[in-house]
Amino acid sequence: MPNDSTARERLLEGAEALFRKQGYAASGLTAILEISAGPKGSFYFYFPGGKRQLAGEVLDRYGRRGESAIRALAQKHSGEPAKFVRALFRAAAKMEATQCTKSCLAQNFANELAPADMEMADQLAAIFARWRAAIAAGLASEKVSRKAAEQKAMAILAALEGARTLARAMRSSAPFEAIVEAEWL
Amino acid sequence: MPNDSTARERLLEGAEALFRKQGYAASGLTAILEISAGPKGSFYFYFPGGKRQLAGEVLDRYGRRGESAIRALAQKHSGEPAKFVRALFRAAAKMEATQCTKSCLAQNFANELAPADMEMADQLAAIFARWRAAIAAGLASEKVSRKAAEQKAMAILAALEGARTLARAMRSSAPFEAIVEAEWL
Amino acid sequence: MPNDSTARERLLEGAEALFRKQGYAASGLTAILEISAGPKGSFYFYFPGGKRQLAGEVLDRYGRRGESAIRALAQKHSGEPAKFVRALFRAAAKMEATQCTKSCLAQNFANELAPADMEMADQLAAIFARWRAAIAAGLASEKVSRKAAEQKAMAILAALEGARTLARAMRSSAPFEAIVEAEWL
Amino acid sequence: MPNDSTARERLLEGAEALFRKQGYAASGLTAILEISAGPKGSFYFYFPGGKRQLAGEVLDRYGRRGESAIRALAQKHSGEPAKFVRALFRAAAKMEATQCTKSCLAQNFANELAPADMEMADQLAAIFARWRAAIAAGLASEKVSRKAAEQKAMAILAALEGARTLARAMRSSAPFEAIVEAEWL
DNA sequence: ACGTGCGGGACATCCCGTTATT
DNA sequence: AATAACGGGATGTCCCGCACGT
Repeated sequence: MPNDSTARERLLEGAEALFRKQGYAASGLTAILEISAGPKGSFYFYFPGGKRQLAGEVLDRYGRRGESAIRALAQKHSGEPAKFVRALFRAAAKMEATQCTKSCLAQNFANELAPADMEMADQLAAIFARWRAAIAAGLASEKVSRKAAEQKAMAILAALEGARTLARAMRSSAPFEAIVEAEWL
Repeated sequence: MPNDSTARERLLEGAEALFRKQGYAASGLTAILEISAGPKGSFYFYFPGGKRQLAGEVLDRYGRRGESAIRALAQKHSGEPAKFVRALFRAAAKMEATQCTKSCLAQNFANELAPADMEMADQLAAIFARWRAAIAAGLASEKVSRKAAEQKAMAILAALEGARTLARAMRSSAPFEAIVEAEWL
Repeated sequence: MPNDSTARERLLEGAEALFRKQGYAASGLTAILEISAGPKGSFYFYFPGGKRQLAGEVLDRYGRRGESAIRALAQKHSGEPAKFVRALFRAAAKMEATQCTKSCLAQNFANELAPADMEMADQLAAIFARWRAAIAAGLASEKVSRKAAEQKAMAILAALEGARTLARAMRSSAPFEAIVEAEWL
Repeated sequence: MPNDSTARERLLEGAEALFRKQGYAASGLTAILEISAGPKGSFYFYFPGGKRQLAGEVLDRYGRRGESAIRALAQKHSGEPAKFVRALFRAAAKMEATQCTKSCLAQNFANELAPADMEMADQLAAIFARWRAAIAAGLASEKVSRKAAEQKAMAILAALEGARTLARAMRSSAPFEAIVEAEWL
């Protein structure tokens, strides 16, 4: 089970790339295997649950990666919430959105699968909750109550996700610049 | 006359419902025809461009409907930007996000089609630009410059779109409540 | 019944062009209507028997046109069989084969429809018989018996049809030049 | 090993039978799979290029088979061109044309696909060239120059192809008998 | 004679998941 | 752990034929 064989790894990476570019339904298994140079025959050895399981694991990694990235930023700008928020938005802007091949995986899955696939919905809710908590941690100070921080974190997360969508559609980083300028604290 | 035929209309409505529930790729043409009670044989009479054209027209209607809804709210709360913004968020919360069968069509298409389909990307950019402009119009007053209003409008739009995603994933209207409380002006 | 309305005429011409370019099955009714600028609604007024009837009438015209072309050549070179044969081949070479959009309609139909569609097979047999007779008429002289002329005519017709196929595949008029040089009499 | 699998072989044979009976466009993939008892799911495993690739391979085999058949006849009647030509025509008459389910595959493809599909046209041209060369080889002797042999070979090939068409339409072997009697040397 | 619209089936393609074999 | 092969269903597209109304 702690199987980190390269093939499996490549599959996860290839799948993430495709899911973020075109969504879940449009990313055929064959295409995933192809761009991963994945061993076709043993796909169901690694992922007996098929495409759906693969998606779940990809999302899990994605969620964790996101959370730790946020926490790293929070630590770096500890005690300076304003700087932290700016850094957060800038990071998102730089990383992904403008180059339109990468959208937010969680957003894609929320739109495509959430209502029909309860398990997926739960997983997504958990991920967003963790992200929000991580952001709230970066916002903490004596001035704001915990509850207020959580609420602000939620708003910030919403703005971030929305900016990603807008940036992808407009092929511009203007949305990120706009939310950087807003007053969040 | 040809464009107002009931069958065509039903097709557009059924397609919108499905696209918003499951996205573009996962919504098969057969399913669309079924829920629309659409005449199968004449689908390509109404939409010679196939599914892609259908999506384009659905999006067009959706974009226009959204814009006029925003403008209506702006007019109703003319001169009271704060109230306008609150009304905007409340409307979005009530309308769509919580009942998880409806996500934002523009968001779906941005994630699924934008990078591969330039024309779609342009259409989406235009729609988001119009929405932003409509919001900016509701924000206008002597106190804020036009440019500032446009930037704020972009941030508000981003928060709104993001809140929709979060609400869908979390099956809760908490995201909307969070952005209502944020300071936007 | 003596309906020579332009629309009907255009339909026949457009259908012939398409049938000769791509064959029967590959030429959709929609395509035929399009290139004929044909009135879509009244197609089944002109041709109640549908595509199959259209094909029959197109073939009929084609057969008659071919026969009279042969007879005209025979008359022009009356008493000079060798010249007649050469003229026959040259005419075929010039008319159709090299420009690869036109193959012999009778050949197409023979290959696509003949065994399955008895009526079509009969029609084709009749046309080829008339062509052969027309060629035989051009070959007639005191030197050759009627029977011998008919046999030679058949061979000439075969060579002509075959040369058309070869010319189309090779995109060259070499096949016609080859049969011109052969000794036919 | 993969290319000799029985299923693949059966597919090729079934496809040839149908293509020769009804042509390319009229032969649906489902029909091909059915008469081949072909494994439906793995069709695109064997032929990733789809129906078009299948047609290409069928034609390739057909072309090669024809060539070696001609060469065998040439060898058998070596030094006796007249006998060779007669044998050639008799073989064609016996083999295929009369039983109207089989027309010449190359002819079918030349008529249906050649103008739209350049690659196919090239393949067809190559096959006819090889057949002509094989016939020319059977015609070789001290009496005729190489060039003359090639030209005669082309005329013979044309006659042969044409006779096939006529025989199919007339449901008779008369066309073959006619070209046997003609003077070819 | 003609435009518009419908009915339902067939098309080639490609899908995801499972075998048996190694 | 991977290959080759299979099963059968779903995809979007387009087909031909036939209604209506004018």
